[in-house]
Amino acid sequence: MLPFLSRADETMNANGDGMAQARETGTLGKLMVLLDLVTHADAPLRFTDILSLAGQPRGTLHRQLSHLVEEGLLEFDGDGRYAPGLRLLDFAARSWARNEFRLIAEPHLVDLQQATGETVHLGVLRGQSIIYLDKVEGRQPVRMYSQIGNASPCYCTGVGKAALSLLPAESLVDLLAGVNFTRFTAATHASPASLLAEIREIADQGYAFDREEHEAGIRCVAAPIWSDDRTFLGGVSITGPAYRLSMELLAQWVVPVQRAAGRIMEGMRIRLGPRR
Amino acid sequence: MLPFLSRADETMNANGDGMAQARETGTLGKLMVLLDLVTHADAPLRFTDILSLAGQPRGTLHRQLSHLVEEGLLEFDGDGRYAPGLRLLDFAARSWARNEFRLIAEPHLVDLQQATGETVHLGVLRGQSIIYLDKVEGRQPVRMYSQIGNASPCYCTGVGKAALSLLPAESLVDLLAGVNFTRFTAATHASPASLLAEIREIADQGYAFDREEHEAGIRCVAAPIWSDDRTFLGGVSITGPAYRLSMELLAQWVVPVQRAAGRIMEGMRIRLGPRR
DNA sequence: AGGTATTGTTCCATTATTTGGAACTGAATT
DNA sequence: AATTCAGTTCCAAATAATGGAACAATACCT
Repeated sequence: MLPFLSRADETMNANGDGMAQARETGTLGKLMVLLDLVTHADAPLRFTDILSLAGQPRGTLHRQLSHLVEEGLLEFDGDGRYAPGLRLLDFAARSWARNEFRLIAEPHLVDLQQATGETVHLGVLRGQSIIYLDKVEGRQPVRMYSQIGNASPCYCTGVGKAALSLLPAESLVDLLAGVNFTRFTAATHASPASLLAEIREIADQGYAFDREEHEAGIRCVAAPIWSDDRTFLGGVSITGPAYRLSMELLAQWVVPVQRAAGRIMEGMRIRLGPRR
Repeated sequence: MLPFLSRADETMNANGDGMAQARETGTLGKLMVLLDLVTHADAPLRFTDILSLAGQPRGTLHRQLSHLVEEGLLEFDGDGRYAPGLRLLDFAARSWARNEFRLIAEPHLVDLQQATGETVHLGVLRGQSIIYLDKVEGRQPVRMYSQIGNASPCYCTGVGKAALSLLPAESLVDLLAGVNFTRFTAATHASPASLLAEIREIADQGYAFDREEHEAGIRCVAAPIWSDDRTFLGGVSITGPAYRLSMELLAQWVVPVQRAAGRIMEGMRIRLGPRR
């Protein structure tokens, strides 16, 4: 069913990554670490906060931050606090608007939403996270940024586990080695071992459930999506509240979700040409 | 009415900018130019395309692109084409979700939307562009990224002209010197001169119209917003189709828009403390 | 107030990274 | 098989980043 699982894969990027590992991108890498620090903080940071977090000499840090501010990647308010810069929004808006995968997938997401009445997500695996590329919601107007673009853990989301099921065994182990398993709910996998067992099952079946593993009261079904050149691995999912989505109902949606995933992959092949 | 117009302003960032001007941010600046190039392109670019656009030696460009790809700011597909990276989405999602200004403004935007039934925008001036920070739409679920985060010209949007009316005369002239006036419609200002005249008027009145200057058939009313420390200048607007929004109707909405702007500014002062 | 600790900024010789020309590989085209 | 074009690698020279220390400004305490 998922032939890629067995085949050794040379296009997968080589480094196991580990995330905290020193990057090999020189100046840029150092600056990105800072940008990460500031964007991941709960509130704007003062110079000293960053100083202690980044462990850089004062002079160095000061210049680095100045450069980031000058480029609009950070903003520096009158109180001497650093916040993420608005230029990032412009970059992201363009990145999103033109994303081929998303454009191809969109109609199929809408179909799936209408067939089920529940919220549909599209996500891809990047590093150890799932980045949500799109979301089609049923009822109320959507505050989209709150979800789209957000990076979620791969080990406790439907899309995440579906994506992981596409990885060759070795890459999977490497990737999980770098993950630290935060326990969001009682159902969250707490170790690679139990996760690996489920992933194998998912690989056989071709679909994944999230049984309230990320957020209590929220369930989903997801089906994997991959590109021929394996540039990305990801998935589509249907998500909703547990009181409305019984496991039986979710089981009925396996086929529609898989069909949507299949159509999206077909769309990619047509759009991108056969040779990839 | 808008006292800031007359007062000399030392907090305004000093360089007239001019945009094409060589940046002073060393390595980062050069990389950002590349990132701009790729994200602003209509389609993914091949190495050679970028080579001709960037005017860098091949070896140099190749390494720079590799670094950007390694950091997830660009993606490199199997066909050797460079596209904006998805990591930008994650940065932006965080940047947006935590943005204080937006959080403070949001309820007032919703109020305004409900009072008028039309689409409400919140935008800030960054460089020569208006970046839309939020949008509250009436009817259909919103494809938000298509608007939020987008950078629009300041000289032909309601929010843009409202923001410009807050600038001291000198800064305004400097800023406009770097703008090239694209004529989007018959009503678009074609030169700084005619724009300046309108801006003066807007500064006196405290509100701005967009009379189908950016997009044919689309009108808006906007009111200016500023922070005490002038870290940002921006505005709120009500936008809609010309057939529904007569100039008379827009005139009736001047007061509600101004009131919303006033409440947002008040919210900022309370939240941020009096001393800024 | 006066003194002290804390925070933020600037400077510059040393160190590390980036640069860019040229040489190399591989694929597509004639 | 020969030729062009696209992409990648290499390394001495040029450039930018580093980090310690001195300086400035502000908050904190007594």
